[in-house]
Amino acid sequence: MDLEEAKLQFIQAWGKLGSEWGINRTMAQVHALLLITPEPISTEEIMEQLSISRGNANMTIRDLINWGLVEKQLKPGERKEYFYADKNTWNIARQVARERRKRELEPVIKVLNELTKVDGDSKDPAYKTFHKTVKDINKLAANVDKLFVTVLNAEESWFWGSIFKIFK
Amino acid sequence: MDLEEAKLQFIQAWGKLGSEWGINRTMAQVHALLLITPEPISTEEIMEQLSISRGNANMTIRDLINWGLVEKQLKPGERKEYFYADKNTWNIARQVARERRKRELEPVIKVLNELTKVDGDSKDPAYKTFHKTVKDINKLAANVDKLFVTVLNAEESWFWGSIFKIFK
DNA sequence: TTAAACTTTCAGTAATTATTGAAAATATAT
DNA sequence: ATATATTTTCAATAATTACTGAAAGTTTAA
Repeated sequence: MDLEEAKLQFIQAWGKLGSEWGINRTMAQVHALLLITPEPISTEEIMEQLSISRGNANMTIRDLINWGLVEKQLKPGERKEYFYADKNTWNIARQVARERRKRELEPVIKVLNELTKVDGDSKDPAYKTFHKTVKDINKLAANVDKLFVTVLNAEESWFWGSIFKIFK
Repeated sequence: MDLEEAKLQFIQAWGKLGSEWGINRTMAQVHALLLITPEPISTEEIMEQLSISRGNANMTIRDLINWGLVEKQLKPGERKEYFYADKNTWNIARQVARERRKRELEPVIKVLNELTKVDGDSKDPAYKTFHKTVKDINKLAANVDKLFVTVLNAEESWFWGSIFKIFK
């Protein structure tokens, strides 16, 4: 396999994984492209390489910037904007964890907290089951949330080192 | 808020979270309904409670069974099938981890392993960046995979206990 | 067997989500 | 000011994904 084919496969694989985990496929693909591109590139180049429209490229790049995964670079004397992705995988993981926690996990935990408080007849199996399930899921979600926070604040080698010291 | 409203909210919240993380919304909702229902219920009841068609209910239930989250129960002397969800949240987490690992993580790790082997000119920045990125992501993915396996084999209290002993 | 009770399938349709492309907006240079 | 380069927006459209409902299939009982 040559480099060009390998690049395409990487972009495809990353896009597929993204879409399976609720991230827009194009967004994952643009990110993948930037990850394997040494220098900042322009919207034009992204459009060409992935065969997507200007509108799509523009919106996707904005999203990636909002996710903190890509940054804009301006070349002196040039009007055009160039884009560059942080290539440190631990930063990427952290950034994704941070955003998904904020956007998706926190809201659901908030709802679960409210639902935990709902009162009812403790003799009623329907109430008992509801209450226990919500409480248990809430607890699990809170633990996952804590784990996310830990990831956010940890250094990569320290994190995995500590994890696999116990779970060998 | 009364119990009925709380149930609806729970089903909604769980469905939303599911869809944000790449799980069919209806599947997450049926699962949520079964999670808060003390006794096994029939397809009819699921159809009614969630206002979905028989076909949708049937396919969704099969999926949940394939994911190992729901089991079929037969009542003696009755022809109808009833469905029941395991309510142990740790089992649920484990089961989801097991399936997603198998369906989504393993395939991508396989591709990444192949791409790591692609050879090229070590003077070429395009190749260097590609190779390093793929290698790094591969390593991260392998660690996430290992973490999944650990979850799969661990007891809940032991797992969280060990985690938060280090990451206090 | 036949019929009744129930489950499964899947072509057609609906709903959702993603993308295009051209017009509007913005920024810079002359 | 005007022209030019570039980015942004968003209504229209396309692509994808999910759902329905009725027909076909299966199982059990009489």
